[in-house]
Amino acid sequence: MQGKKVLIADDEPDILELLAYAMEKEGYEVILAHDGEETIKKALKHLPDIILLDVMMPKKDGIEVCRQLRTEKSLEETIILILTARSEEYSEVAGFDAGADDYVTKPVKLRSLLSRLEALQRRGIKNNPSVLQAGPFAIDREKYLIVHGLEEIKLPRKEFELLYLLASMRNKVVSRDRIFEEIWGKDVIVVDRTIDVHIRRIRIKIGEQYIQTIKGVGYKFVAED
Amino acid sequence: MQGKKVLIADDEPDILELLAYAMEKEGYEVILAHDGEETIKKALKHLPDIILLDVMMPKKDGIEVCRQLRTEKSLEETIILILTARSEEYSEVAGFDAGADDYVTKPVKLRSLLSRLEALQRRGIKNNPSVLQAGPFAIDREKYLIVHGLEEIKLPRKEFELLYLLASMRNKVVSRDRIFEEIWGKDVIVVDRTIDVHIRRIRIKIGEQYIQTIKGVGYKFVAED
DNA sequence: TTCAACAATTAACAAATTCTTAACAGGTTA
DNA sequence: TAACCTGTTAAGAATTTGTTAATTGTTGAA
Repeated sequence: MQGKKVLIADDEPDILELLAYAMEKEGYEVILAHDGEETIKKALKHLPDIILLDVMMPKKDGIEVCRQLRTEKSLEETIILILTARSEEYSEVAGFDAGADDYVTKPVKLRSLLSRLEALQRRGIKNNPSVLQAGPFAIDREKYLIVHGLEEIKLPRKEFELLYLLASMRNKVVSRDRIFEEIWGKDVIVVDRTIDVHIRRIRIKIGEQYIQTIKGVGYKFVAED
Repeated sequence: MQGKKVLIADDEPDILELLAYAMEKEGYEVILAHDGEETIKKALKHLPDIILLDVMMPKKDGIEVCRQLRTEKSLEETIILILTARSEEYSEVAGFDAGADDYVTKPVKLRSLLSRLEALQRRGIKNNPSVLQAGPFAIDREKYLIVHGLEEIKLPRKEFELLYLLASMRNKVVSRDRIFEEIWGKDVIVVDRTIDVHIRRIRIKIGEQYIQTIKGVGYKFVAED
């Protein structure tokens, strides 16, 4: 991995230093900021891949900074992760509304932070909106629900993920190989028919017309709009 | 920060003076009121940014005043913070229904009051109550108490925190990993079943229908509104 | 058009996983 | 000491996931 850029913003020098040290050791190129305004300025200048943002900061708090950064086209791909004191409200999660990709409670446990980051990078965030609009369905990862008009459809995990995968590629064929890889992973071995069976179950629950079979290739989620 | 206006309402002159002094020092422009009716009159006249409201007041008690003020369009943006004696019944405080944004117990710790205020202002009122309203419950962080209608349910710490976590993310799935991290922290090792058992205990106390299991993923607190 | 040959559908079943629940025990607090 | 909180364990429910096999559908070559 070549050095990705991370911008760390916190007003407490101790924490800043600690994080900087840790991230550098992980091979990141580190940029620092001490308050809200500096954060925004430096973010626009350096276009970092990741921004760690303390909620409590002078000049402009983390939530506000986050909201503002999210309007920037040039930072579309940037992962924004919010740091929040444990004592503060969980509802501080309001940060999500501001466009944060995740948040971590302080005191920061480095292992946790790093693994969270890795997870975010691995799946390339932006293709992973928590609510996916697909045809008449809203597929909500956070609620683990498919919403169809007024009806809420519950799917078990594997089915949910399969549908999510297909819907996220709407109108494109997803090959059986690809499905195996995404849903089961490289290591797990399951019989071919397993996919068909899951498709079946999904069709029963959401209706037959949305998932189309492409013989010899895979499946396709079809939807207008 | 330019001087915001704060209206302080209390019938005890000592407290009034103390608060007035403290708030002035913080740079607020202070307006005083000694009873319920005066409070309403002055609130409408000065349109303060913040109102500190004692529960016990002559003429009209704090709750009632609060309720009335909340119907005023011109005070929509105003933060209303209720002061209540620690000894008082919680159910009186339940005047959250009356539209208060937070409350503080007397004797007032100034630091706590100020930081509470700051937090409220920072994020536009609606979100840092020490009481979280979730469906039919008011979850009181200060007292580790769940209020459900007229009933007060006392939960032990771990159960309380777990419920609070779920409720603060209402309608969203909280993964088991996340729960471990938030409630126990990454270092503590507890067996998997521990979460289930705590969920069980909470369900027994608040009713079965509020916490939903998402198999293989986590738990979800469900509530309308 | 018909017929292999292959692919997907489907129901029924079996296995595996994941939760529920009660009971218990150590630790702490009042 | 009693009462309570917290975590553990283990049996068993419930649900999800995977397999199988009979059946149906599709395709293209004869």
